Amino acid sequence: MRYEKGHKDTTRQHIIDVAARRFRQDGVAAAGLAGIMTDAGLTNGAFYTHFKSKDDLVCETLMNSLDTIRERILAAGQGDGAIREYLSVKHRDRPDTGCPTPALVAEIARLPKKTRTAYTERVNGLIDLIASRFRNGSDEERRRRAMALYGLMIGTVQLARAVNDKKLSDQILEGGLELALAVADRSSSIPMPPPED
Amino acid sequence: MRYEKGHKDTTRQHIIDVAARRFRQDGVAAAGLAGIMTDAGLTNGAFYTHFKSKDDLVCETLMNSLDTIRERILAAGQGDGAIREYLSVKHRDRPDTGCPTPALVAEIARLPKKTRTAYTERVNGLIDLIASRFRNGSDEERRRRAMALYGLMIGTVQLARAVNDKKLSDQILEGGLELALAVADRSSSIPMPPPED
DNA sequence: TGTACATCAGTGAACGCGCGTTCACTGATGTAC
DNA sequence: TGTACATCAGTGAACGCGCGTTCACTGATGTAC
Repeated sequence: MRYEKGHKDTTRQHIIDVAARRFRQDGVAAAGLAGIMTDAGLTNGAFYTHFKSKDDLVCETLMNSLDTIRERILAAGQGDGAIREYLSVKHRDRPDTGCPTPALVAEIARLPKKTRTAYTERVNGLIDLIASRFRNGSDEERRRRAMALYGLMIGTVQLARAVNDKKLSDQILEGGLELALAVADRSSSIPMPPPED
Repeated sequence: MRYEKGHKDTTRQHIIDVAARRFRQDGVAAAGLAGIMTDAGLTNGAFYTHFKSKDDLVCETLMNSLDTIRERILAAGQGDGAIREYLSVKHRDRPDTGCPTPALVAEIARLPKKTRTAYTERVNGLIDLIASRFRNGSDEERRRRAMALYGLMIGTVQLARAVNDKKLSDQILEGGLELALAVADRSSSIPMPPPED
């Protein structure tokens, strides 16, 4: 073959990497295949050698990004490092390399069933991972806290990104971080109104 | 004139109402003007009698929706009614009539400066309104808590909408609601790690 | 009272453009004999 | 060793389509005289 072994896989992964950046930066609907392929250093037509459709690419790309986020949370270890990273100025200012959820969650809700199912599975995994970091409470209670924490983090990042005022944006990150750390703090008891376990 | 007085204003508001629903349902990028005008019972061309451009409509529409949300929070009164409404199954299942932030916040971050500035102003107002409902803490601390609460609520609603599993979606709403109520509870002291009040 | 003209919200066809997708083709390499 | 053919990642022009936007026109009413 005129390309070394594994070349096609490399190219495919390269397209996914480029697309992952563009989708998070511009949104799935606004990011065109032509632009992605040009960025990847290829022409239009080569796209369909690697993917069945744009929806197919979106799905692959999402899974890839979510796996990266999972790895980063794992790499951050047991402390509050992952939370501080998630609610950092850096993450706010680089949606293209960050968690796909704040950038794309509203669009994901409108995507085909297959993609939503795959997304749901990964998010469920993330929730489990976050829950496993909590020390207090039953499994169920910790999972509920993990959902609230993830919701808080994605909403905070989005709000900080949408707002046009640097000072306000920084304050939003700080406010979200304060609460997130309180939720995550294993030694403190977060007051949860229906105290069930 | 061949139309009664105020007819044009009525039509304009009707287009805004229809557009507000479509934008929240399908996203700004995916909702076309032709569809909106057809829904409004008019033809393509009439659009530019009322608005300068799609961006102009988006801005007007956003402001209109945010004003409605503010009124609903005011109408819900001092208790936790507004929070329960925001994190309800009803709000999750009807993005088209709900708060525009969960539906559009990622797109808002990519909109023209004028729109983002107007959005920022309204969100700032919402934060002040939420903060004014808290009893404990300094103005600044209450505003930070209000930002965290709004971030939590929008993130929770989005996650509940994106996920493809009804049971998980309900649990996400419950988890978010628990934490939101804890944050809002005026009598409890939410542990905020740097306790500056 | 009757006629000519101005007004203007709305019509509907058309504009150029970029979208996702298709497809005949290229050309460097590997394989067969 | 040399020639004929197969492979296949990538090329680049073209497809129909819906987008946001423009514009000459309509027609019901109000105004002028």
